[in-house]
Amino acid sequence: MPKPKQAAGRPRDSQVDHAIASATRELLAERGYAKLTVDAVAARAGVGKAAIYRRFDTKQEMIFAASVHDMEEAPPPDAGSLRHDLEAVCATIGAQLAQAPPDVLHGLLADVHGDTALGAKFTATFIQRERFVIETVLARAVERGELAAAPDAAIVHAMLTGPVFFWLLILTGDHARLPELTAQVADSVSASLTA
Amino acid sequence: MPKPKQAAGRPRDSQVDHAIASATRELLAERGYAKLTVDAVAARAGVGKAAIYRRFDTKQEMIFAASVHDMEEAPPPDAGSLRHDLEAVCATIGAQLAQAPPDVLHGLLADVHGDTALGAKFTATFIQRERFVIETVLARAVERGELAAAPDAAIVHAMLTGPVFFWLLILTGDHARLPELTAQVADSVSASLTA
DNA sequence: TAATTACGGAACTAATAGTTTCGATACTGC
DNA sequence: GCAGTATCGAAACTATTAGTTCCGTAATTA
Repeated sequence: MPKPKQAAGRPRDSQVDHAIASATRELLAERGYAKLTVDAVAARAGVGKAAIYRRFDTKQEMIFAASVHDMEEAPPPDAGSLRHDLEAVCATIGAQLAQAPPDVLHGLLADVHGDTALGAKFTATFIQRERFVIETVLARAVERGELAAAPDAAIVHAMLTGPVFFWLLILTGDHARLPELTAQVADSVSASLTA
Repeated sequence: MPKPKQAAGRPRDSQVDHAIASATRELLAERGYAKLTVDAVAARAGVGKAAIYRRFDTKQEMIFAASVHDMEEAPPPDAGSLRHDLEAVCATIGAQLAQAPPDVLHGLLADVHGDTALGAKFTATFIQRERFVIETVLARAVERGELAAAPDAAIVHAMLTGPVFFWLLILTGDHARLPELTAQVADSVSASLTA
């Protein structure tokens, strides 16, 4: 294990990290994704641009880091049945997606798919995290005897998350109707799997 | 009806329209969304930049027009049952989405959600077109007696299209498994609606 | 013929991502 | 304490690129 040895020279100021992330999130909310400039972030954070580029290679990585920052990991739910576990997973994802405005999410996704390094980080962070939750829920359903064998998690992932995603990002649908959607999706998918 | 009267002055050359659209699609495929520049499009098309900006207000509108260009409208399927109609709709959407690489679709979606005018055009073109197809399919299912009443088309839209969308754009899943996914989605949604 | 609009081409403007340099500051190791 | 190194905010700088303007020329209507 490499011990976290203090390198020579002045250490990074963690308040600067925080100021950059906060300024990024504020400006993203205030002015939208397309109008976010690095100079504006630096000015709002009261920080030099060099401090930003010492931490991030590109503007995109800065935004990614700032956006990812407050998305905490949700443990796999155990609501007693596949049906309710799926609904909980679906609702959690919906709630997380609903936090950010659509234009920010679209900008983020475009960045992620335009840069190999970011794409890998995105997959490792979000996709695998969600995948693990779904696999756990499915494995529990097998243990309970609700399912004979665990189905393909990737397919279930798409069927479960896709509708919420599409509702919020493409249809820009009403957030208030999200519970209605997640309930129907969970119904539909669990019925289909147990049939 | 406003007759298509020939305005005074030299008319637009439709070959120029075509050259711009072709060059845009070529460069999008060759170099990716993020590296597409207007100068490169003009050079490839053998056209002045003024000719491009005479037709489009922004680079984003140019790309949108070029991308939309070859997406033909698919009439609502009538395969004899709700189950098969839904699968046909799902498969058609999947085939259309699979034509473009994910980075182009993400770039396009980010543009669309960053510009009010483009957003309206996108909704009017794609969302309403898909919505109409789904509404038609659902209405036919009611006529057949498969459904007592037509369910909310927006919810069905999300449940049907979302998984395909998510599979291709977020999971960047294998195109070869698309039929497997669409079959299961159609199964699941039709069973859920007729239950 | 006169007016108008399009054409390719090239020069131009403005915004912005990213780099570099500055003098000052905060650490480690000797 | 002192040398070395990496940080800090600030500002100047470079390079790219979206979008504009102007040129001389060509195509169309009235």
